Amino acid sequence: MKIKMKDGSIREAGFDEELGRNAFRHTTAHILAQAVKRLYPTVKCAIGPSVADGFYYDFDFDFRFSEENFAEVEAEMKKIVKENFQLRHYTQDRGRAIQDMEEREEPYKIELLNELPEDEEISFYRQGEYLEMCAGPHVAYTSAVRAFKLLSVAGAYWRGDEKNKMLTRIYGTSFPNEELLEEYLNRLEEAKKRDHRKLGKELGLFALLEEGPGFPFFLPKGLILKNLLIDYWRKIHAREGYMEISTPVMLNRQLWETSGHWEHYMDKMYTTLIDGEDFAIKPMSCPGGMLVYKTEPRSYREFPMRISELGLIHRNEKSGTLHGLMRVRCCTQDDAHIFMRTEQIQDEIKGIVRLIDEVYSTFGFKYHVELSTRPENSIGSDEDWKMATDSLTNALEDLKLQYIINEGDGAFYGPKIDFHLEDSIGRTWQCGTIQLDFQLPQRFEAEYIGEDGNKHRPIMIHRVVFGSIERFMGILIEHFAGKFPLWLSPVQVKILPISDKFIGYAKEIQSHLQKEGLRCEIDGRSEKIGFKIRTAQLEKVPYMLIAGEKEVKAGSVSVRRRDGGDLGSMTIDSLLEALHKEGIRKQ
RNA sequence: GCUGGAAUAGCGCAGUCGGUAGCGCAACUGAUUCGUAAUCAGUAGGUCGAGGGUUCAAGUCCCUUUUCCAGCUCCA
Repeated sequence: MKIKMKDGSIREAGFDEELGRNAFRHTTAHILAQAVKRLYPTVKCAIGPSVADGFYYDFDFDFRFSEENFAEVEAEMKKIVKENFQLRHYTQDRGRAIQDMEEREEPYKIELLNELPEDEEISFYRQGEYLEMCAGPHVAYTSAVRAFKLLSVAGAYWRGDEKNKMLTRIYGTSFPNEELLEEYLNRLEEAKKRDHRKLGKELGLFALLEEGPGFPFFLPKGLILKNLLIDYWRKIHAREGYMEISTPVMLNRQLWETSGHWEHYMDKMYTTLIDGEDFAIKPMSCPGGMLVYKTEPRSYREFPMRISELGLIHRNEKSGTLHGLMRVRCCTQDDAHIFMRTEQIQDEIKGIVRLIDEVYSTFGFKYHVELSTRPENSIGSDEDWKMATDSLTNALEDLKLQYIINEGDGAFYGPKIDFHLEDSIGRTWQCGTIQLDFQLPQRFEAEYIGEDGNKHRPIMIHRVVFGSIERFMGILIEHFAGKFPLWLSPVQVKILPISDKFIGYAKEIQSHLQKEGLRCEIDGRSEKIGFKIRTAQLEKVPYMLIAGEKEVKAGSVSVRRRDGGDLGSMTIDSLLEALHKEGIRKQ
């Protein structure tokens, strides 16, 4: 495809290249805007870029635009593609550009223009009667866009600010041909089947009930999974020299005033009264950890002192943001607070990054890293923030880790390194985070005795690996599509007797396997073997053992794998050997 | 919180113009005792998310509200 760049030059790029694909989708967004303008001339256009899997365009409609309008808009878009307009690029000075936009009554474009420097040459693309102030690039002709589809309509604040007017955003996608579009839509359908909310219900892992919005119920099988993650977590943290504590869920107002949460986090805290005194349910575990640190005088010899806590936290998240296990109002954070001297910061951060990488690799997760800097609503001095931010940056540079900077997204007490994981449809969720905190030790007047015999202030790191166990489980469920590896499966083996006559034999096998520590169920219904297999497959149990007359005589079982089918018959001992080899628990 | 959509049996869904709430699966009972993804028959299951209104009559129309879904904003 020929791509028309902002400087007027022309480059060649395929749809498989980012440049080509983005230009292609961006041009589709313009075609959408042109169609919308033709059908509803009073509409105001805001902006319309390409995004990861398609494009969107934000409009200000003076009526209620809904998905019912898609058909007529798509029909008009088809016409525009067929009319095969050339996309013509040109520039003009800002005054002239504003004049043009005033003529076309486009207030959003004028607002954007007014913020550009007065002498700026403004880039425009024109296709037929439609012109758009735009930095491009675009494909050369509208006829290139052979396959497209409008997908959804949603509200979006003008310029992403909730104080501004909410516009109507139309999402869509486009491809060079119908086959690729079909393929994409099928992939979306497939991804929806992995949705952890759907699988959580189907597999009996957890429940979200109206009685507790954002407060998940863990069902027996989901709790097995959660506890297995916790067991694994305890094991690796013991290895890394962490000491686990547990602090109260509720603490008094004075503590939260000291920590700064009462002032900076109030809108998310649940509070109550005890004997007339304000208490808050913890939205974070750090103040509790701080109090534990202060229960004894500390020495530099104990540093770095790693104190971990599986903290049950509650936050009043806005109703519209709740999302299955990914975004809840109550979750368990695998928190840890590490106290150290300044010169220990780099090594400590590197150690945590390695630990997080180890854990994510264990599950086969891909992740990306972000460095979040000082937000508006922050506490602490400029020097402290600079030192904290530099420490994180240096550690990342040292590790040669790729990261993007997320300006102003830090915690109110310090900057952070965030680890983001992807869900089944490509949305990313922050899980691990490492936060450097100079503020809390000051506010709590934490101290240690140094080599020189004097009192000093420790540096504190907050860090989580899973993030919250709930969110991590959500990612985990979608990543494996419910087909967990053997060691994580709530039911590892299901024994399927051919008929009622063999239930006794099935029970013998079950108790044998249970002694080996396997989680094992029997399907004792009076059903045919095919139906029992079907049920076990739908439950995504990794191993099915078929027990009938043949097996009783030979003292064996017939083994069937979730993904591999019939493996033939074998003795219990050789089965156990194979299962141990695969790993029935995380060692 | 905001914009738009949705809510009917445990789950997945149908329900036309406002006129006696239905299907499939699951559950339960009985029969069947079977060899690698669905055996047959029967039974039971509902304040149609909640509250109010219009109407002779509301699952259906109107208002309020709760929860969920998509996105925005926010965030582990």
